[in-house]
Amino acid sequence: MIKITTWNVNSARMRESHVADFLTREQPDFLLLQEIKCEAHQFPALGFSALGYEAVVVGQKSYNGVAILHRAPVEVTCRKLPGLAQDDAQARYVELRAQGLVIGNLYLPNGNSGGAAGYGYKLDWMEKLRARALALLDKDADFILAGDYNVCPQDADFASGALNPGDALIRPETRAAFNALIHTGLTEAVRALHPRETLYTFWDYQAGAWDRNAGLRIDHALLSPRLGDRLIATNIHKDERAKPQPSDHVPVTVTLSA
DNA sequence: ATGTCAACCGACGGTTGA
Repeated sequence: MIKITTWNVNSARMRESHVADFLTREQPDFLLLQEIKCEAHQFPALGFSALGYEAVVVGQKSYNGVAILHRAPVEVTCRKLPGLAQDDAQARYVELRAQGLVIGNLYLPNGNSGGAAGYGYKLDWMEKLRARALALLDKDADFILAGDYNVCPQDADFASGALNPGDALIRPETRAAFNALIHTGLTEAVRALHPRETLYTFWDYQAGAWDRNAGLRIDHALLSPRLGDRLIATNIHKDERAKPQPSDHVPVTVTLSA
């Protein structure tokens, strides 16, 4: 079995003990982190190596930043999403090859800031991600693209009142781009196994969202066809949100058969 | 709309992004 977890930690330094506890308890083979909010040299790698995990870090000052914690040898294949502008400095993608899989960790742009240009950047990013999926399909790779997609795919994926009607997470163009990605032939792991449950992965810090269960389901794992056939279980670790000083996102784990 | 949080800059509080 292979256990892969994605978790937007909203600062790796603030959440170091949460991540260490999670590694100790859950023992994932790969932990995909988003919004580490630091540069690579600031990443708290030492505490994780003490638990047997090495880190591949694509960092940036203050914002964004992604990392993959792993226990087995890996080969890094990308440190940015192919197709983006050469001078694009946003640290939102890292991809590696390990145990016969290609694992892409992504932090998709939110799209609510920066006006039309900010939203356009999100849509462009989604198009490039689809192109990456097609390239991996052309290579007949077994791959998973997981992370904070900043997309609620369906109305059932957010609590009523948790988002404004025009929010970039639910705009029709956003959903169309997400569906276009799925329609390359990928399996959205959580819905494949839990098609009708009300499930959220994020609760805003504001306005008592956790207490009111005003959540969103925006953290996803998409699987290539053969990996879809190997999907055994998914787990949304909701208990993490009730802990002291939590991230606003909780971990989502995908278990694949060996 | 928000009852929040984290990081930065520049000197403890305002700004930005989520």
